[in-house]
Amino acid sequence: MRIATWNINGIKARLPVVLQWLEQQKPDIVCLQEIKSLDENFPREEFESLGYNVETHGQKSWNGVAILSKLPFDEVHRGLPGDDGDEQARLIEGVFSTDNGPVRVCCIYLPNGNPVDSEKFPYKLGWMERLIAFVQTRLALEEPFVLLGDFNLIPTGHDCHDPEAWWGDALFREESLERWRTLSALGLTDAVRAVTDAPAYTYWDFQSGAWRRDNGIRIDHLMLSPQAADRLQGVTIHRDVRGWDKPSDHVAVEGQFGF
DNA sequence: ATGCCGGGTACGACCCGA
Repeated sequence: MRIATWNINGIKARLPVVLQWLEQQKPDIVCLQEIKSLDENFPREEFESLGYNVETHGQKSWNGVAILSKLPFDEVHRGLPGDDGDEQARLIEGVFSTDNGPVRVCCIYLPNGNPVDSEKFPYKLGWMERLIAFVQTRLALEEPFVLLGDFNLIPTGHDCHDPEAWWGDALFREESLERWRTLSALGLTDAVRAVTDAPAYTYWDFQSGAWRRDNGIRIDHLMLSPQAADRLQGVTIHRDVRGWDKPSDHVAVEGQFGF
């Protein structure tokens, strides 16, 4: 089974590119972030016609997440628990049945957190703490669990072209990294780093020729429970799509699994 | 550091992203 994550930066603007990629790659499950669409405005029929079941957790103008799956959804959960006042749509989870048992897939759009002297940074840190508590409940199920999406987090200096330029940013500073390490230490495996030590950028800014200069960062991640990590067969970063017409600033990251 | 690009809303700028 092939499971991918992709921050598409707006479904309305990105629909042709997403459809072209799906027709070319035919992944089994795709987690989308930044759909920037209300549920009722999401073009679900376009994906259903390609054989995908569609579940969204949308929001007007910003954020919004979705899961496309060739397998039917056994369960769907929307929103990150722990703050009833949080109205930002940043998490959707599906459970699927395979020949090898259930697989739980959780799609997240972790807050950016910049600027760090605004309320956005404590919101990011609080969101990460709620995510840690949520993941603990999922790991207790002891089943294949894939937590994937745009984490807005650069794990190490090796995960960006210019670490000096990024240090201190909400994506690459101690408070964020401390929570990332806590999350990892719960027992999650970083799928990309399980298969390669090479730079593996997933985002290039639209500005300043970042793509042309390969001035990228690795912030889109697949984090695996032990039961999912045991089944990991490979990872593909779909870099070439960044060079297509009207691309997102992120590219898809895909894991191949033996379930 | 800021806002060079690009998408959102909505139709004129301004908010947001990473």
